Amino acid sequence: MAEHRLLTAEREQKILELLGQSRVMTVAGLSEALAVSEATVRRDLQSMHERKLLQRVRGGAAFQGLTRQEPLFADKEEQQTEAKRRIALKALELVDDHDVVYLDGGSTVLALARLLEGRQGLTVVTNSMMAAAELMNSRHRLILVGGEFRARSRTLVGPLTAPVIQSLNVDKAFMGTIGFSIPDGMTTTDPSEAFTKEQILKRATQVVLLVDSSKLGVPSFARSGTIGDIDVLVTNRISEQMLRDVDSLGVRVILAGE
Amino acid sequence: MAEHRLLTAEREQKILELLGQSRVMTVAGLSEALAVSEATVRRDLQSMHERKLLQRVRGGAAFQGLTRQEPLFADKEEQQTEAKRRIALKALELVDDHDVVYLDGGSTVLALARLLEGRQGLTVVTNSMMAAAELMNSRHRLILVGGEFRARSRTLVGPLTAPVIQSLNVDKAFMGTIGFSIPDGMTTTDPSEAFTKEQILKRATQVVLLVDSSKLGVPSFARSGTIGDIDVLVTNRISEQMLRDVDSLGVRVILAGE
DNA sequence: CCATTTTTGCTCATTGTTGCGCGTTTTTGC
DNA sequence: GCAAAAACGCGCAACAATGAGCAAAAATGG
Repeated sequence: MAEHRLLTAEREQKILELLGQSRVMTVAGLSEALAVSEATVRRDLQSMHERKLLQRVRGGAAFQGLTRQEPLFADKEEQQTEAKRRIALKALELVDDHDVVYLDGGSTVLALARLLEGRQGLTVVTNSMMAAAELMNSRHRLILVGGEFRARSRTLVGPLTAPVIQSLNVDKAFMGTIGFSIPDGMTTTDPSEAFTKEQILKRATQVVLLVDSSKLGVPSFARSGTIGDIDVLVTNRISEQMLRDVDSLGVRVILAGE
Repeated sequence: MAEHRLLTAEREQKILELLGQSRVMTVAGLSEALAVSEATVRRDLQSMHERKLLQRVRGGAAFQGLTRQEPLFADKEEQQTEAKRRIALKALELVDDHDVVYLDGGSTVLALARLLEGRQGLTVVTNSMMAAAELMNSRHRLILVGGEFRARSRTLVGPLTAPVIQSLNVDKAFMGTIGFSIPDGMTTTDPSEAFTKEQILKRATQVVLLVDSSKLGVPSFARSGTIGDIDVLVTNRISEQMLRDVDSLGVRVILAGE
């Protein structure tokens, strides 16, 4: 690894990482850790705060989750939150201002929803109640697909979702999944859920799949789309073998790092 | 890791932590634990008390009881809550187990949603995000109409709601409204909202309008249904004149009392 | 290679924070 | 009740953090 000065994006990544560990960092501490002046750190923090990636406090910065409470649906089973967050951050780079995006269910996609404050004028279509709750107070245009509420995933699923989805076109669809493997593609536990996912795959110009490494290679019950439906795969870790396989199928892979 | 002076946010976090353990802390104790002057502790406690994070008591601070979590779908301050609750209770009597009901937006209907735990095996269709949030944890079947999210009323409205509503039949529709008067019928502020209301009126076997007396006789902007669409009117108070008028139009009136 | 733009680090005026002194208010002990 | 003690709040000075402006350095694009 060449000893090069860190790029802005790298610095930001590092800041989030440090914050994830310590919950809070001083400007002085970051300045030292990143080997840049405090002025630069302040500019970074300012910019990242505006994009809601962290909380600015006098003297330093605090992790988003520290003061902000996530009560209603506190997923205690939340594992790999840091990995999910990094995946979401990479996915955020794919979103441009004024895009029409679709957000699927799942905690990784939800992490992305929380970051969308960093963009402007989006139209967000979703079947995820949690993502909707997150975006209710944003300035983005929010559209929910109708349908039956599935408690387990807190999403709207089933045949009733079809008419709304079919009357819309979205630029980018950010999908989650329960399992992902080469032979089966995307799989999930519930056929109604799978049905809705397939609907949206047909209506999206670009399909981005967000999965942490624990889902890779693990098939589930109901097929919800083939690998051919996917344009971009964002994950935190992937085996050489799988990387070659999906690459040969024309899927662009983005690594979010460990 | 560099020893740094505690940031304000860190101090506050620590204070809450200590309070969680000991239920109560003295200013002197906090001053020592945090290594800051008592003056600073007092300022911190003052600030946190104003934000309802703890209870200020002379000499120190006490743990703030349950009020901690502010729900994701925060309720705005409600007026006439008692009247609304009584109206909702009367409306609940119209609901039988295993009914298919529609819940409209508005706080009175929301009050009814909260009471639906008292029934079994309902299928609840709604365009209200607040009602949906309320029923997410219930055992009832929950169906949301799709559509565009309108922040003001926290409901889903507009043309996208039509296909879902049109493919359903409901036994009883519980509607709210902004204004109600004899010449204009039901009126509301937003045409998209009115559109969705009209859709559901066509698909409901029985239409129940829930209004507190402050809405009676007060017309608003967009017509969302005529008096002829209504089967039952539940309110807390009504003038003799209006009672005669709606009665002559075949509307059954239920009084919830003052 | 040079011109242009962007990023960075420095200085400095401004603003926010902290601790202390002191007068006032509340509580405590009798 | 009443006086002493404790707690409090206010103003002030010292200090820390900040943002703006500017020049140097680095990246970018002919």
